[in-house]
Amino acid sequence: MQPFPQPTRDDFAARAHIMKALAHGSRLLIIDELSRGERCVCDLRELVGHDMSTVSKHLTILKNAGIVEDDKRGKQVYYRLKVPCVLNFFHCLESVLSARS
Amino acid sequence: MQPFPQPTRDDFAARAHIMKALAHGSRLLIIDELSRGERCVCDLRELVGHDMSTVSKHLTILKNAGIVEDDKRGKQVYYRLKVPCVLNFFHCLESVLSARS
DNA sequence: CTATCATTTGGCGATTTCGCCAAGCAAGGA
DNA sequence: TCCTTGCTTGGCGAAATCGCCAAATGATAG
Repeated sequence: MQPFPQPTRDDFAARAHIMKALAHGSRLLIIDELSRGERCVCDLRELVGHDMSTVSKHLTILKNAGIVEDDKRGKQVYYRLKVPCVLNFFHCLESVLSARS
Repeated sequence: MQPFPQPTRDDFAARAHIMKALAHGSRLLIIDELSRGERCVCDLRELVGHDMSTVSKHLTILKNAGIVEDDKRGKQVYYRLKVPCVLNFFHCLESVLSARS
């Protein structure tokens, strides 16, 4: 018996859904910022430099993918990384970039 | 002095470009297959089940991102993984999926 | 040289993504 | 209660993505 059975087409689609959530510069910037601690939407808005509604939609995409979670305290909503292993992707991305001779 | 300076907006865009290449079910399927060795386009066409031109374009996207490389031998073009660390992403993706309560 | 096989490229409609604006909504503060 | 603040949602046009078909390319065979 094999430890990992071959994933189905749906498995790959589910994985792709998560990768899609990570496939945007602003969202990678947000994740990088969240790696240093939780932030409210207003913090991230200032960081990203886009309309608050745009940033909110980016955060919704990350939340639906299961990458971040949120927490409303008072008037502000705080976001934080739920699955920090996505940070490991960054190292590999650098390898890809540097391997591009 | 810090070992890793804060990446610029362009750095995040460059990373996102690579992530975009990975953000598709068929391309993840292809990468999974290539993890077991090089394959010609016709092999991958059969695996993916789409038009050969579609598969070829997926491979072009992966190649432009620097994830795979190709090698024409005779009439066939063989593709293989150039940066195997992308395979590590799969484990993390499973974590994300299982953390989605 | 001509024909054929494997692959790539061009281009098309259909779908999705992106960022903005405006409107809606919940939590405090006056 | 009424207003403001912080955020989300709806919707729009612009742009990118996807998969197909048809045509072009490149290498080999005859």
